[in-house]
Amino acid sequence: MSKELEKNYNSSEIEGRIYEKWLKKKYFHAEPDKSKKPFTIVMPPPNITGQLHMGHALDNTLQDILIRFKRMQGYEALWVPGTDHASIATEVKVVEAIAKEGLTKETLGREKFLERVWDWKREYGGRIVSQLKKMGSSADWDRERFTMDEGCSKAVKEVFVNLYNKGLIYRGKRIINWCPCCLTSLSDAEVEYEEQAGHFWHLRYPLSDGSGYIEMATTRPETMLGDTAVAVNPDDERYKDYVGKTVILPIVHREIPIIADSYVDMEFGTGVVKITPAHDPNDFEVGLRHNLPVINVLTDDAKIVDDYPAYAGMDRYEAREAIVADLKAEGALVDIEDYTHNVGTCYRCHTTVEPRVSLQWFVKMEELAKPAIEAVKSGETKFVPEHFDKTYFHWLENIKDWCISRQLWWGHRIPAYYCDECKETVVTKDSSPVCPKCGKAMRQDPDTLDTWFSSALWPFSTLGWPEKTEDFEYFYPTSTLVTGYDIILFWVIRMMFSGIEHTGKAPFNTVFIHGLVRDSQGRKMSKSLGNGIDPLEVIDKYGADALRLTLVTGNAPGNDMRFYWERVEASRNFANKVWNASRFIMMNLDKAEVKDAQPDKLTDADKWILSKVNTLAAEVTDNMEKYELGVAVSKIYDFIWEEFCDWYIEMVKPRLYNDGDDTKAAALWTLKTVLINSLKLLHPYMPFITEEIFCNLSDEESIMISSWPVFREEWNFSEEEKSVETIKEAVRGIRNIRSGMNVPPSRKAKVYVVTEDAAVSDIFEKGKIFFTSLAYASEVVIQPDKTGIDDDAVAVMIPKADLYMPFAELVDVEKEIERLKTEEKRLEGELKRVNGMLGNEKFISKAPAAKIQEEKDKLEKYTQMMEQVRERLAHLVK
RNA sequence: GGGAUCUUAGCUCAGCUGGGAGAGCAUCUGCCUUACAAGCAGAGGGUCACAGGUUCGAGCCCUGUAGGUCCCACCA
Repeated sequence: MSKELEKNYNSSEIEGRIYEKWLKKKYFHAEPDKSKKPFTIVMPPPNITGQLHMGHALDNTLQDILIRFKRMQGYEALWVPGTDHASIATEVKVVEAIAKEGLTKETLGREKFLERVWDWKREYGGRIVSQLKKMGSSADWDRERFTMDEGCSKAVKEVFVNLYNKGLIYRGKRIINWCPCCLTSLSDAEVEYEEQAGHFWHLRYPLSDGSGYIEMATTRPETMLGDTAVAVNPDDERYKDYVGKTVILPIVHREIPIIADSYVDMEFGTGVVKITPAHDPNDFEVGLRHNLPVINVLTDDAKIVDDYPAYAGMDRYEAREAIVADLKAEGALVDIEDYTHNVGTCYRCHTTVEPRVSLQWFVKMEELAKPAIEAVKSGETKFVPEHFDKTYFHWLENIKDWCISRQLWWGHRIPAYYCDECKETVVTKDSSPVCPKCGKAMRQDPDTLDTWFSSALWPFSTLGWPEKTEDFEYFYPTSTLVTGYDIILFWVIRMMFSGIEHTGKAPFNTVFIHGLVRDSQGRKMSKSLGNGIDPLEVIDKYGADALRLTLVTGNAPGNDMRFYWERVEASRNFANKVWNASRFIMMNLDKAEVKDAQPDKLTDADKWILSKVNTLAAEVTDNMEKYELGVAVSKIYDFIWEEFCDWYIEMVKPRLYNDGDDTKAAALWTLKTVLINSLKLLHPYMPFITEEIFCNLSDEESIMISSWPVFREEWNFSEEEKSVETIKEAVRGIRNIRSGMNVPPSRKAKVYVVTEDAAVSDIFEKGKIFFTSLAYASEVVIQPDKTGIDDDAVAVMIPKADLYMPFAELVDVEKEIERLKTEEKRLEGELKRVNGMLGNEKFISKAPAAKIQEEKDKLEKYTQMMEQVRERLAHLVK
């Protein structure tokens, strides 16, 4: 029974309907099943503030391909989706929103503000999820999680308390990165360095004893208000006598010491550094070594503090100008030099961060980093591509303590409580503890945790940890983590050490890293440049399948790729090709009953294509297991388009159109079988179109729960493969000649096949029909010699046979000779190469036997073809 | 300063463990052949950045050079 399909594939008509069906049938849902092996991926949770961009599209396509592949292979495939509360990003958004109503966080108060954020989350948090569904993502939405839901929050508390009790979390006054715009501390990872044009202000501080000056340079003159020393290198002969003396700090007129510290580089500048422990991380360290006072000169929004009335309330840049002017007036300014240097900025708002001493919570990293390094060294977890492990090691080996407290309201509130009476601190999962010393109610720390603190627990918090749930036992550790290289530092490292620390196992077996999607000029897609391509627009125009195919084709793991609309168009064209091939097959299904197909009626062509699709399945599976998704899909693409459509379908047509052909059922069975197998291989990449066709073609309910094609010994037909390849070579040869001579397709020609080889003769005998249908032959005559063949015929030489076509009036003997000479030259080159190899004793003694045999076969083939060409030439050149 | 990575056809990129250079797009030539013009058939186009080395054999492995990109560090 045949079904009609539209002439062109229309993605928008079917994608929504199919996705609904999948959801309704619960195909995405996974449950622990002891009879199957688990395959688990946790989705990198997009921010609730986010809109789908190409990065998400790529990331989710890769994950969906892996999940669909494994699901079809019979694994219990679980893909856990969810979203991240994104503390800073979200808080900033909501602060902006309430500002439009004339409100601030402070006027609203903590509780009311948080209500507004939750409202915001309810309204917009689901947006990204519905966009991910448009991509065809087969995530288990029943298990959708949020980093601030009850379970995740419980895990966060558990982890914080555990680490605290082990002494791996501490609170202390340290110098941290402060964003004066977001008004919070940041971790080192959250600081992005930018090159900025600035100046070097050369200053001189007078010695207290009036014996002269000491000169130095700074990029930040305003910090001099907080200078508490001047440092030189202890080995610096120039300043030997200065150490121990004091200088008078200009403007402030405070007396500060000259100290010696090896931190100072003698080669750089004057070899003198002003030390401001409160506003520079290196100076802070120097300060600790020399017991220097820490004098803070900036408020939390980077204005000068009230202690300096002349500048109080000025912001740091305004104060810089005023202070430089005053230094100049005092004669302390020697010179101003242009200077470009790297400045740390906030990764969210790109405001220049201010190093600042403050009381924060930290995770002690050294001990946690070691087993995380070991897990990758031992192979418990491996990176794809492998070289990313170097970056990973480098970061972990140089890691500093992680500042985890944020002066924000949106996030997991730190489970530390203080007693205002007796100053006792308690860290507990209990939400309203009383002071163990004086029994008073305690005050919770107002700060929240770094967003990444909860994301670090994602692979296990989403599976029910800290409870020993069935899910956790079955699905953890997860199989593969798919993420961009830009996030290894933030996320992968932290999941690794957290997973190992809290569950005893590394959270994933493989970390599959991909690159960035850039614009057509290779620039990063960004909001500020306005060069971003909206994946939803691509889906609307070309379909999700086309987008997905584009994102995985022609790209090696870990490499960036450029986005071109032309490539999406090419993908869409492929979808259309698949669609039309399927349409053709369905249109012909009424010509015979597929179920009547007899194995003995399979022709060489049928066996050839079966054998091809069989090898394809094996290769594709292998590539996919090695995460070579781009290689795998291009093999599928080439097979479907070239072998199946351009060759096999064309070869099969005469049988379908011939009423008397008794191999028709076999042909239809082959068409259907090969198509179904191809669709299955293609399904992970192009889920919608493959499902739509599959359901029209098969009695099965859905391709996504059908079984993955495996290699079958009974479809391994190497002899038939060779036969068909011979036919193809002959057909190509004829087409080539005709095209070169501008013979119109309407002009058919008789084809003589001259061969002395019985097997070759047999191949052509069986393949006669293909010359009529594929090579414009009017008639095919097979004979052992050239009897009756016109001298003016054109010749094509293929191994073990010559093909002749009489084109008396078209043949230009000169051109024909030229063509044959070109062929002779080519063969000479080939023979030279082969003879060179075979004549090389070292090659014979060292190369593998199979390779040697291969070259010997070639030698025989080319020698024999050369004979044919020379004979023909001798005949023409009379 | 340290590290990673890239350099292959006009453009964008593949090329798995070393064994005769590939795709898509673009270009040129024929075709509306009853699945598809979003198509079919053919063609042109590459010292695989450069220089050495290992090997019977190198786009692939090693060393160095040049250029690009990215990450880390941050000498004030």
